[in-house]
Amino acid sequence: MNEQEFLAGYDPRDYPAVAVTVDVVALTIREGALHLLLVRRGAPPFEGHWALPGGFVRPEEDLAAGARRELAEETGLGGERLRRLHLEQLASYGVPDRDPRMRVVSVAHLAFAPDLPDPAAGSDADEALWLPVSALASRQLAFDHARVIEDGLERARSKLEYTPLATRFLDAEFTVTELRGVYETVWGHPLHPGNFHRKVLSVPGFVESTGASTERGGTRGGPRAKLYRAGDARLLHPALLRPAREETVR
Amino acid sequence: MNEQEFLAGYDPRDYPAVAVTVDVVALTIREGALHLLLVRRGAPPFEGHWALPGGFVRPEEDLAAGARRELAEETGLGGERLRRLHLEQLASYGVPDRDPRMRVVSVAHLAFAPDLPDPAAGSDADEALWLPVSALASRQLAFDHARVIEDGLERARSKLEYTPLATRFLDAEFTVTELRGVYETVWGHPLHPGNFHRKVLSVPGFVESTGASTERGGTRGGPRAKLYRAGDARLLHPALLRPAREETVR
DNA sequence: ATAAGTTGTTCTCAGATTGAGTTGTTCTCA
DNA sequence: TGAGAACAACTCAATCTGAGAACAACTTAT
Repeated sequence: MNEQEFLAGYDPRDYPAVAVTVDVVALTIREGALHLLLVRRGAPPFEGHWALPGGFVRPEEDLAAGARRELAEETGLGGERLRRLHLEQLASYGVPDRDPRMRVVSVAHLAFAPDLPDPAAGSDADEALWLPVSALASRQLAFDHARVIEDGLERARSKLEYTPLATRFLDAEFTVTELRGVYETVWGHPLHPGNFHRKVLSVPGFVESTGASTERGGTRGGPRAKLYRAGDARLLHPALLRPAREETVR
Repeated sequence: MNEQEFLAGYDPRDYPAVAVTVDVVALTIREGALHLLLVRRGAPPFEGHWALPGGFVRPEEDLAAGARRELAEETGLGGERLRRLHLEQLASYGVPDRDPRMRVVSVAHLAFAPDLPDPAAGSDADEALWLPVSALASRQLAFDHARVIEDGLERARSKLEYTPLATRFLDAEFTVTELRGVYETVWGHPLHPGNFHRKVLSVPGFVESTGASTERGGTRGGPRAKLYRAGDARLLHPALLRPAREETVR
């Protein structure tokens, strides 16, 4: 039997039925707090519970494309803003009974976006909203999405260390203080302004000057800040390591 | 319709047929060189080509369990050695036409093992072998496995920086020089022995002394080396960063 | 037995990086 | 107009890193 003959006699239905979904942990920063996109499920299972945006991957689409499509559908996002959004694969979740319907393997993705408009509810969702991650504990989430979100947040925190992706939470032009704000809200603690400034400018390719400054000083005073845009580095060398927390102590 | 009614009337066959496989990038160090486990495919598609060990995930098994099972089947590995092996999820690959038979999403895993015996061919494989990664370029690999391996190698290199997983390439007791050997072969360049020694012993929880020493000196002379075992840290703080390569230069 | 060479471990020291704080100036708000 | 805020630059000590030297403990070869 050669390869052509084999494929001709092949029946996909002989294989165990598994469904593949894509889910998205979409993060943004609003009013100085880290927010997460959630949708309320409009159909069983977990009807009425909050869940990550996502759904079944379509036969002809790539995993990343499916994640981007689901995000677009459930946020009403499109065009330039959708294109600028950072999307990466996070991990896959496939515990056999994680979905009561059938065996479902979910390929979770992680997205970073600048402050986006309030979401428009899509076909599968009654509602959608940006929820501060600090308010997550009080929500009952569908499936194993609490775990997925935890993994996504930890991935986000660590990505800020060695990649320039913090800039993806900001508009094309930003100040060093705004960039520091991203680190502070994602990491959850304040950083030394002077040292952060020195470090950011010293890492090759992290940011590049636009030559311009902000139109006005800060809301509570202070000089106009210089504007920067993201540089061309894809990895930060040396990295911006977060200060060691208690874990280090032995 | 409540949730029970919904599930009763649910037919998994309504969803698009997707198959999920698990593949394993299994790495070990033999004779000072990084080796990778490959199997020769005994059936179409890609019959006769070399591929990563792997196969369809079974209906009742977790993804990681499937990866461990496939590895066991195709190496004849079992018991203590299989249990000590480090296994983590790498990434999922789901480009629509990556498998000519049907839509297949592969959840790739990454394994680190101490020098293992030569593999025993399993049911799906004519042959299996540990191939030096330096010899990969000359092989024609099945599916997108070349890409998966690339991703696995990069993940392995970076994991050595901030986790103590280098110890998983060694037996329970090892010398600092052996540990340095792991870093040198995975990273592909020599490290300063004195500085490496200082660094390893200064990172809390990386290694702990057994109090014992090797029975003999090195094969070409030198004193007996002290023996260590893996400590209880799961993350290295501060990390052992690999020296910046050319990428840093801008 | 001795010599020659190798290697594990510790030390030294200069240069770079970091953490913490200070200064000067520019801006907003009351 | 004055008080407070904050961007940006600087200082300085403590720590970390890279490079090399020292030295004792071991090997193999003679």
